[in-house]
Amino acid sequence: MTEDPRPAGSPTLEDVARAAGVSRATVSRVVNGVRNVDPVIQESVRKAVAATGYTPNRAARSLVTRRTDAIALVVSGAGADPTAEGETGGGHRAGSAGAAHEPEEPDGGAGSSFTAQVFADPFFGRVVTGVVNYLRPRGMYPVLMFAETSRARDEVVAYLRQGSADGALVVSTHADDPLPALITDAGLPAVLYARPSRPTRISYVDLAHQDGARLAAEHLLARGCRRIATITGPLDVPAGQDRLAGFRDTMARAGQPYLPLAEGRFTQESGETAMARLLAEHPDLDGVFAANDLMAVGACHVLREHGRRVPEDVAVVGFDDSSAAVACRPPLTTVRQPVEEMAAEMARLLLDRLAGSDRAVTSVIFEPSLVVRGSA
Amino acid sequence: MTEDPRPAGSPTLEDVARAAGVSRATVSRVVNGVRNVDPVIQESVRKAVAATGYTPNRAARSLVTRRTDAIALVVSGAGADPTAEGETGGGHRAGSAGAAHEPEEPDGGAGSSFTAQVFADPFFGRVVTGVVNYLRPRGMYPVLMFAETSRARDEVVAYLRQGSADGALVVSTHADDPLPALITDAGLPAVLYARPSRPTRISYVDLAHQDGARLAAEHLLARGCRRIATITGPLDVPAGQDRLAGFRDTMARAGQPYLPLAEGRFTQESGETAMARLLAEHPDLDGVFAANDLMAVGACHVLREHGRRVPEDVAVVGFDDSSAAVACRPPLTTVRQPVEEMAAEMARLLLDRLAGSDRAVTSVIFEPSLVVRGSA
DNA sequence: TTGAAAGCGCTAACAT
DNA sequence: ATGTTAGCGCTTTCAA
Repeated sequence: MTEDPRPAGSPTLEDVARAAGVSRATVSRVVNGVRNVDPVIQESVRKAVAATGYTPNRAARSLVTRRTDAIALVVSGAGADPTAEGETGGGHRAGSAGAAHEPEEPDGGAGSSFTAQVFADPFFGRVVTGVVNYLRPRGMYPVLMFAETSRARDEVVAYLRQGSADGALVVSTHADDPLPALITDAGLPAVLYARPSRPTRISYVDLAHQDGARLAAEHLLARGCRRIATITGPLDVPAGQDRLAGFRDTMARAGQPYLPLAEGRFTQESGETAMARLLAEHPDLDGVFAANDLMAVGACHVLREHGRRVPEDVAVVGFDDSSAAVACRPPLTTVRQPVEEMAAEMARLLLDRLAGSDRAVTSVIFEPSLVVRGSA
Repeated sequence: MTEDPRPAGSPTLEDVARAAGVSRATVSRVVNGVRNVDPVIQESVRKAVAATGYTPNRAARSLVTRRTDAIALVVSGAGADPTAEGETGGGHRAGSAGAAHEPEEPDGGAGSSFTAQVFADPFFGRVVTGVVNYLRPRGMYPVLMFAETSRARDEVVAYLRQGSADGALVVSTHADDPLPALITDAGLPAVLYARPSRPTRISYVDLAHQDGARLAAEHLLARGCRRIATITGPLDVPAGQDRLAGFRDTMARAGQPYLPLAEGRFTQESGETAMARLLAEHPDLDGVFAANDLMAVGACHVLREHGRRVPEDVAVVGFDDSSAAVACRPPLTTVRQPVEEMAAEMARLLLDRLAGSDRAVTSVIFEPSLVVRGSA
């Protein structure tokens, strides 16, 4: 009985060290790629690692390094439907028939309207894609969280404070979302998708929405449309406001100061309702700009039901260039928002910040582009 | 200089203990809700916790409990497009023009076709929703991972072995996915969405696909359709096979042994292609069963383009009851797959297993139901 | 270049 | 019912 032959759980540094005949410290150095280790020893350690099937224990490592290599991806306020907000007073809600919303949901099920709605918009899938694509090569993975109630927000902050993740990527399309402030007040690193409505000392990526709307307006105008209307996004959201402002501005400059509009909520259904109203009030319109693709799709449906051909009778331009744009018949001419690239940049900003190389607050604004397809 | 006045980082158990005038152990008990603590002391500890702003450190806790309270949600093989598979030989790939796929992608961007495709199908959003809804009330959050290459699979296994997550929820729609076996071989807890194609000692949830297809067939038949065709899913995937088998079987029993079919890949585009072919070969068909909603939507588009009215000339039934079904014009009659409920059940099975109460391999099969809307 | 040793913050025996 | 103590597995000074 010289030494215990079989370690209990999975192999530890200690086991590898013993197998390689070196100290724990040396194994640690090799595993972490620290220089100043004799190549010969390096090799034997590597062999021992392979032989023992060693995997570093994350908790132990985190405990000392104070890093988890995990980051939280928080969806805070639905892009598709900002009505899923609980108690936190604040933003005016543009008239909309949001489903009743109770924070406490029974298990599983189609329960929470918020989480369900979130992925109904192709937008979030694209954000996830961009984030994952950036993180994955770096051995990191996002923890998915939702923060639509104040309770959920507290949980997100607690989660970060516990050191369960090193920082947060926050997609917050709701106007008066208190989460960004909560996070920064707690001194936690975070980066936002979209400019915060209240100025906050926090980095973010965003799109030049106004430029995008201008592109749409110019295209419709160049096409010869003269009776143009717009379906706006929710006007309590910066993206909704900016897209309208940019569109209206360009139209005004082009000599059409009066712009019929109907407010939507970035959902297909709201686009249908808005289009129906617009059509009832302005049966002669020949062009529509919808502030996102989902609403544009809804508009196309309604137009066809009312006997209008797209684009012959009415030209339709969307916004986002989401999967809905190509799925539509005719495929949508739309303003491209490079969501995946923006999401990746958001991740990059956070990682830079975590690496300490960049403590400054930065914002990166992306330029939209027009994608011409069949609808206009 | 009686005692150091200001602890360095965030407060620890020690700090709280000092503030409350008790030992670390007692604070730990209060924090973890262990009974046998004097209510009076409990109260003073709680006060001290609040006063210090204490948050338990997850890494330290994990190190001793050997649990992380994190679970991995792994997407392994795209439901929408199983072609995004790298090197792992095995499954026959039904003829399809998959994009070239290189595991190593440049940063961010629309890069990885796999991750991008995954969320193009509303299915995955529903899985996430169901999982999150179950986990959240339990203070847990899913870590999102993709495993479409053997390298990515190894990373998933390594991640779990490191103890970064307590177990995995695997959504694997690709036929010969080696991941389930890799995970169980490593002795790691996991639960699958959909039966593994190779029998594996692993719990899973699934749908009675054949019953669903039967529902679709019966509805079409009852409607009076007599020249019925089907757009199948990829036939190297159990769900694709089973839906076809169930449909064909019911049709045969009803006296229609010959069933025109075209294989799709669960994407809208493949549904369009399939429908066009079916229509060319059988211009007189009056009913179509598509093995998922996305393909049904594509079929509707093509039918309309060919001058067929839905449902008057051709009735269309989809499968899944995804958001695409209600977004479609006319809205799709479809077979409902309760994805959210199934995903929640999957999470429940995993948590039960982790709690040790249930070490047995279980499978839970859900029953589909018919949702009648406008298309059939 | 390598090893020894301290300690990250917590939980869980064990002792009281 | 509460306190004492021993680690969990790792990184990282500090010495050698």
